[in-house]
Amino acid sequence: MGERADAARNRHAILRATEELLATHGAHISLDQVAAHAQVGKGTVFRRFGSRTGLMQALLQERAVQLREALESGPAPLGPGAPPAERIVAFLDALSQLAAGNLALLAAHERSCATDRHADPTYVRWHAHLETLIAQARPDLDATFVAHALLGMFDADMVRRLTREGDPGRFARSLRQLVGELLA
Amino acid sequence: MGERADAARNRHAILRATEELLATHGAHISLDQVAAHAQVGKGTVFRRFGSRTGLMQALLQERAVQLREALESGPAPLGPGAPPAERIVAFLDALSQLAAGNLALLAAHERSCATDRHADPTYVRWHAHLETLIAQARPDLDATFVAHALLGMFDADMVRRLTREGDPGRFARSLRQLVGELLA
DNA sequence: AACAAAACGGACTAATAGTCCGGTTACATG
DNA sequence: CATGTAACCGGACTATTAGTCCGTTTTGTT
Repeated sequence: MGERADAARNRHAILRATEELLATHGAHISLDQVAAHAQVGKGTVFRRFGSRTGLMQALLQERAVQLREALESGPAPLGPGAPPAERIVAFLDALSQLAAGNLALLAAHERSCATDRHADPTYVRWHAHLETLIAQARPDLDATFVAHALLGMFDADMVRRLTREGDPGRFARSLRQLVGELLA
Repeated sequence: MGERADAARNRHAILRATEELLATHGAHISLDQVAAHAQVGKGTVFRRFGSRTGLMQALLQERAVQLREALESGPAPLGPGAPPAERIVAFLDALSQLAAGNLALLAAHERSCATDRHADPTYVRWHAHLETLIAQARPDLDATFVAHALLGMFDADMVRRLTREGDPGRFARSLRQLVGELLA
């Protein structure tokens, strides 16, 4: 037997409440607020998600499900089949879009995962994906390193700064240009 | 008149105490600990540095003074005179060295400046330096963006991960290789 | 219906950044 | 040297918030 009905209901309510609070109040929300807004006791939040970090990771994973499926079995160039260089560009474009649409979540996630964000399952998956493709496209580079460098750009502050005002496409464009230099 | 004698003495004691605690306890130190170890009241810490962030920024600035002077008026290629590409490499090498020798401080600094680390005076100076050189070496790139990307690699966790065990030179080497690709 | 396992809520604890103010000290001045 | 005052000092106090605990309630099975 999986999760009890009330448990599933509350898990959903908590994720929803977190989303709404992030949208209305930005990244600085407390778990008391989340619990109150979800009409749930604080203990329930921790029982379901373990910690603030767990909650944010769960929310990020939820938002990244579609991208994950697209990478694993979707159409090229995001999915398998295209040359590595094209897949890298497609992946980073998709990530740029995801990031731009989830700035508050991204910031909250960073705040929570401050300590070893490299352990976050979503980060790990993204990094592994990039690393593999980079190793294929440019076996002479330090793929692990370069993958970290590229993912490092998806810092919430960075994206916000380079995105806001006047030029929403700058971030994705500059990132693509940078990748172009690396793979040239 | 500048700072009163006792004020100066305490400022120094606090910086010293912070250094020592970072060295012995890692990045997770509280300001109560700092005050106690400096044999000073907590209020004094805040009066002198304004906040935890202020303290960490002051400490980082102190450690970065030599590098700063070298950049502004030292011998080439770190100082003025060499071609931009060489200066970039020299600067990043110096930064790698500084980072490797101050991992705990770097981590504590990141933790404190979580919100808008782009406002930190040391970060701003380093970014401006890089940005200028990149714009000279490769006017076709988005210098602001690339400068952020390069500085983003000096994340404490990242440096630690790529530095520890077996290959202390990997970080600097991989970074140099990456820069080589960008400026080629 | 009865029972056990799972879940619930919210009061409680712990850690810690930052504030406040009554008492103290350095130093400029005469 | 004596003195007035502005700057400084300590550490108790407040506020915030992540995470724990346990008596009570719900769920789902037999």
